[in-house]
Amino acid sequence: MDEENDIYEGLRLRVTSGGLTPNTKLKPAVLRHDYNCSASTIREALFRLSTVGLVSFQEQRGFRVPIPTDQAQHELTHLRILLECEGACLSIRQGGIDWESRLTAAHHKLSHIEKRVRGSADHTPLFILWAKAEQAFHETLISDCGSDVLKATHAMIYQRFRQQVFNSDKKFVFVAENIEQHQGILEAALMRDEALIRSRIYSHLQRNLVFDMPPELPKLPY
Amino acid sequence: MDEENDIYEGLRLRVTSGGLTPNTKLKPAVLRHDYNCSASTIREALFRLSTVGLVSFQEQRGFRVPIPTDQAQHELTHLRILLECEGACLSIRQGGIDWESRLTAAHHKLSHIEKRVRGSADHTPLFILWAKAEQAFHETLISDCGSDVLKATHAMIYQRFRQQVFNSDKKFVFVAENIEQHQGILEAALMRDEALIRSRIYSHLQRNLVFDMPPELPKLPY
DNA sequence: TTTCTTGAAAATTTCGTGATTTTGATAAAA
DNA sequence: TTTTATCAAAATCACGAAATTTTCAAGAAA
Repeated sequence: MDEENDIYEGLRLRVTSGGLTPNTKLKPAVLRHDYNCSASTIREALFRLSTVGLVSFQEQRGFRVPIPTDQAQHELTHLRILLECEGACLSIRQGGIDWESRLTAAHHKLSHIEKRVRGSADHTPLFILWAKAEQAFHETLISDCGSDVLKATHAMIYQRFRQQVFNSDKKFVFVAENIEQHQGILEAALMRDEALIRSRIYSHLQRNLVFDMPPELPKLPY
Repeated sequence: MDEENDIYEGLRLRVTSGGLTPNTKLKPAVLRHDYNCSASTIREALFRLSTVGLVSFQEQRGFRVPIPTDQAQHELTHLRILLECEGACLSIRQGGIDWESRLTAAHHKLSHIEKRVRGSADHTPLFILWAKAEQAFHETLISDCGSDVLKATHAMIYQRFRQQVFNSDKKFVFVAENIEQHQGILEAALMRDEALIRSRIYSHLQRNLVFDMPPELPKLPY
């Protein structure tokens, strides 16, 4: 199982950002050769991925790369906004100087990569680097919320979100606005302004919402 | 695999409301006899349960019933409030007469059982019935939110929440206040009052929050 | 007594196989 | 041409067993 996890991670990478055509069949008997293990081991890893929603599964019909849909994109974006706003606000309340420091560092890395991406014509070679840095930034943002459950749930949704956008036709993986938006989120965090950070996280992700969204939602002590 | 799912469900019931002592080892080689199948099949089901957090898993050390902690209870409650408020408000906006009807029906069932529970000394025999009805009510509450991802995530958190409370020492599985609280939530739903339903969902679950919670959170367009 | 080794028993993980089911091409019928 | 039937090839699932790792009790050393 030591390397079982490597297999899981390897497969996760392939189905989220491996450039596989949606609906591609994932056959344990074929994939086993890439990872030098038995079909059962592959099957188990694919099973775990299916429980998290990263591969689709039908009994007696095997595993497939999920098909991106507008509906799924909308739902994943919606939930990401909900969880990320909550986690960010809690981090603003509970996070200390250490949180500010880590967030600034994560943003610095991300910012550096994004400026390089903006310059180059083909984004592809930098994509994996960018994806890691962007994930790190958003995870750091909620890292001091004090809830492992919230963080784990967010991570799960974030992965599916990333898979959805990457595999969808219109590859909006990186747009120039990201640079100033990430900057704006960082600033709101350092200002400890909860309302502002909510609004900026929403603006940042809004373009992935395919349907109309409630203009104003939460209100009271929950 | 047809009955693979029955095995999964059976095991899920046992670890969530089967009265198993926390930290109990779950050995495939032993459990196989209860379900008349091979150890591998049990293992697979336990694996799936571990990915949703219903059993804990350590490589080379097998599976165990998770240990309830105050921290976990707090986090699960917090997330349940967040998801359930969101789902309920969206349902209020998007749900029609059909939603009202289903919710009223679910509440009627639940209410009936809760009144019987209040009368009897020992809650145990009615527990499974109550648990199913309570879950049905809360799931109906968010059923017309329009997001399968939100509903699936909520279902996951709800299961873990129920397991946590049931397996914890202080078995607050059912308290008398539930009756009027469920009633209050139903009323708020029929009144289509989002702020009110948020506040009532919060009050309903508040007693499971072991630490202080931010008195006022969300504000803006997210 | 406490700490550290030893090694046999138990548990976990991986694997190949046979039974069962689905798939897809070809032919027959409408 | 379109639909339905047939059936071999391919894929999936459950299983038992071999290989690896952990557990833990008993003895040795500090």
